[in-house]
Amino acid sequence: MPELPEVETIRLGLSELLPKQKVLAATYDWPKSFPNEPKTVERFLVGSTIESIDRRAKVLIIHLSTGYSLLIHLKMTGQLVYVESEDKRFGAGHPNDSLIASLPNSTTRVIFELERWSDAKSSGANGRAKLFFNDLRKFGWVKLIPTVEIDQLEFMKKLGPEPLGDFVTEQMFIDRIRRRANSYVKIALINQEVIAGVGNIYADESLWASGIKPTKRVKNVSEKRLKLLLGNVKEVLKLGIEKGGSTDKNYVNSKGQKGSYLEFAKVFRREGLACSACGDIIIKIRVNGRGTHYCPTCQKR
DNA sequence: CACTTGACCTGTCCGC
DNA sequence: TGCGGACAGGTCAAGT
Repeated sequence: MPELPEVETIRLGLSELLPKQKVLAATYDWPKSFPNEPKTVERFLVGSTIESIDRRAKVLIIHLSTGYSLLIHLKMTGQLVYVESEDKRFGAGHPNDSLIASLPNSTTRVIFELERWSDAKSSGANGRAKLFFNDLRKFGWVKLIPTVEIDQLEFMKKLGPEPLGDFVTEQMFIDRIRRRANSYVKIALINQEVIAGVGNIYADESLWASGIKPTKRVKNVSEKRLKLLLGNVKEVLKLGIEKGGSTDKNYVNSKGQKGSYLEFAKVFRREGLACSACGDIIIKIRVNGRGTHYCPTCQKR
């Protein structure tokens, strides 16, 4: 799925598009994708105005004028694609840089119909847009929740600090990861309670940059190297955002475009290829069921 | 508690 | 070309 850089890329895109737009309707045919009661949707989503877009870990948060917010988790194959209704790029054809052939399509789970702010002000007739939540594997979800209750959600309370936030310290990271003393360091790193937003791609990349073998137990990784790891997690995530995220198969941004981070990846999906640092061959193994890529020469500790 | 595995879904790819 | 199995970026619940 979309990890932190992919979700952040979508957040940045939607922040340019959605604020001040009015939600006219929401339609969905896979209840698990949007489990709220229709009554709640009618009362607190339909007719509301979008105020701002936040992100916590891999969750997008769309704040509404009604005091409710939409929480969206894309899990493995979720997409959030915005289209203005008269946009001729969509429908019959599509731009070369888009992965989306048509909208809606067989993976579309929720459609949000919007009234655009600028047009609504002047003419009011044609200012429409749609936001499509697509999710091939149906693991993702959208939930409508009172804004004040977001921080009280159990999974939110348990999340580790934002790696790119101002307040994360080396000591916070070390304390949290040390609680997973007997875990493989790779598994601890993708645990959202340790640090929020790191997933399989950026974990493998951060571990390569730090010279740490993914199957090392946390208790056997030195404090010095854990500090180095936190620094590399930040660098890797920043580059991920700069490159618009990683598109392996599915991921697109809010305009349906791919991200280019994988062109810069050192180990992820590079098994059988030479390591750019030492020339040894990168290998792929399974660690607790997760595909894991690393360089056996650079990552011994 | 900490840790691992299987389940949630659908599509694709690979070997026979 | 068909068929079965493994695999895919993420979490949960349930098991040890």
